Amino acid sequence: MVDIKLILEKPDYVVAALKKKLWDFDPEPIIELSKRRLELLQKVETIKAEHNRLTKSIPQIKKSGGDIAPVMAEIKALVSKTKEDEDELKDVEAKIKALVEVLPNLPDDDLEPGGKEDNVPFYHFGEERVFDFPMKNHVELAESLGLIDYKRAAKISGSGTWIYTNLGARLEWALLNYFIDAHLADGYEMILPPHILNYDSGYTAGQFPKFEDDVFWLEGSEPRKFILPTAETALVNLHRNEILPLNELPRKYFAYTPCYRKEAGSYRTEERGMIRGYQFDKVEMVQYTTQEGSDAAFEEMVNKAKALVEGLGLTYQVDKLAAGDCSHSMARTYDIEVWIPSMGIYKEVSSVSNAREYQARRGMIRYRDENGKTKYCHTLNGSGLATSRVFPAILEQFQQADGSVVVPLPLRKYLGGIEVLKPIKK
RNA sequence: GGAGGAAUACCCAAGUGGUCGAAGGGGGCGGUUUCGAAAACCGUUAGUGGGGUCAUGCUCCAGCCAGGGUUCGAAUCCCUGUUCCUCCGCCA
Repeated sequence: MVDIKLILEKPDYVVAALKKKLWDFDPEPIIELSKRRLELLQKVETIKAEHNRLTKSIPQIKKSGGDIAPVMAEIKALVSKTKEDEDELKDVEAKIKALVEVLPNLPDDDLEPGGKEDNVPFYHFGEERVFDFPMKNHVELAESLGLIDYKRAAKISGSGTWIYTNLGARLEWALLNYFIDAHLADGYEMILPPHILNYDSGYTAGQFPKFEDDVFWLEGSEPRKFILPTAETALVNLHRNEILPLNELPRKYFAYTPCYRKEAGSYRTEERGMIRGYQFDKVEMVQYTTQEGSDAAFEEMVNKAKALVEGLGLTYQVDKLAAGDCSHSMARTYDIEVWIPSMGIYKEVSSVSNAREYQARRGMIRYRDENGKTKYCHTLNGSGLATSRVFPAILEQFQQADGSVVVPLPLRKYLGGIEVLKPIKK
């Protein structure tokens, strides 16, 4: 949630910041409504104070055998005077909330304005491998190696899904364990959250009300519940409506969950296989920090994500996203993108973001600073990592002329020492 | 899924319509005592959101799970929801 005080005090700044995010924002209605709100609030509160005073005098009047009728008449007059204002106040407050809660987070000042095309790659690792044999794409490889079964997935579920089979399942599990062990080594706390969440969780994460249509809602649950699109939604709600002691910050969590999204499908025909599906596996990192601590935490998380990809020996790059390509709730995002040879492009395997106060404001996630003052936490999240692009990248980048694939070193111990995945005979 | 019960401040807990910003206890903090500590005793300790004001002060509004309602007045009564507990049923 954007700070309403900032909107009122520096509307031009907010307009300019949102413009960088390609968001056309007119602060006038909010400013007008806020003025009205204050007027009404003061009026209503003055009358309420008077009302309280009169009400408190009634027991004494009764005790001393006096007549309460005059006081009652006075109260009646007050109540009829304030009723309309009270209703309008509620209405105005609801309107303000509706206008503010849909605003995206303000981007950090140093971000480039614009959208996807304005992203700036600033770090590169590895070579874009040139093949001296006919290269296969990951769908072909996964099938010839017996790692993935798309046909049966379509049978038991539908399109946009896949089944990890045999060594494919084990390779997936190896990746997840490789990620998990790395986070544990770095002192992050492991969480396995419920996958079914309530509305407030989506609201705090900043996904609602804007993206209510992008998640899967459960039928027959009242109040309604949805299936998480990322573990971030669960992790960032762990401390909703809490005030954390200063000495417990930063808090570092990670969780493995599948992510369920309606966006699947092809948006591009080349996004075959497991590049984009309704369900994919991801290990997600989330940190809660002080306001001063979030920049360092951000660097730490970017470095962690880089280290994971680098440890696998994959060719990748890091992009600093332009303001407009950052997620709705985020002030800043770096994407780690892995080279997919068959597509000739880099695809996101991790997105590390700093939400600053945006989510904390929505979910009242606070801490007490050294002076005992409550402040909003900063929340950060980052994938570490999503497997659904890493898996194809491994197959494609590490394929050999005979159709086999070399298993990255750090995964072998999770695969019983298997070094090479070989094509299976039909 | 059905039937009951519960939710009060850091914790436990009293309070069933009227000065209740909520008894009492524990804990915390400060002090007396002590060389120091324990014990005892004394004192103190409501956080939060939002207004007003030159005011780290004073003051007003809201606030006893959440949201509505009844009433001049609600922690107390009514409705809805949430969570927890007990019992029954069902079950991977």
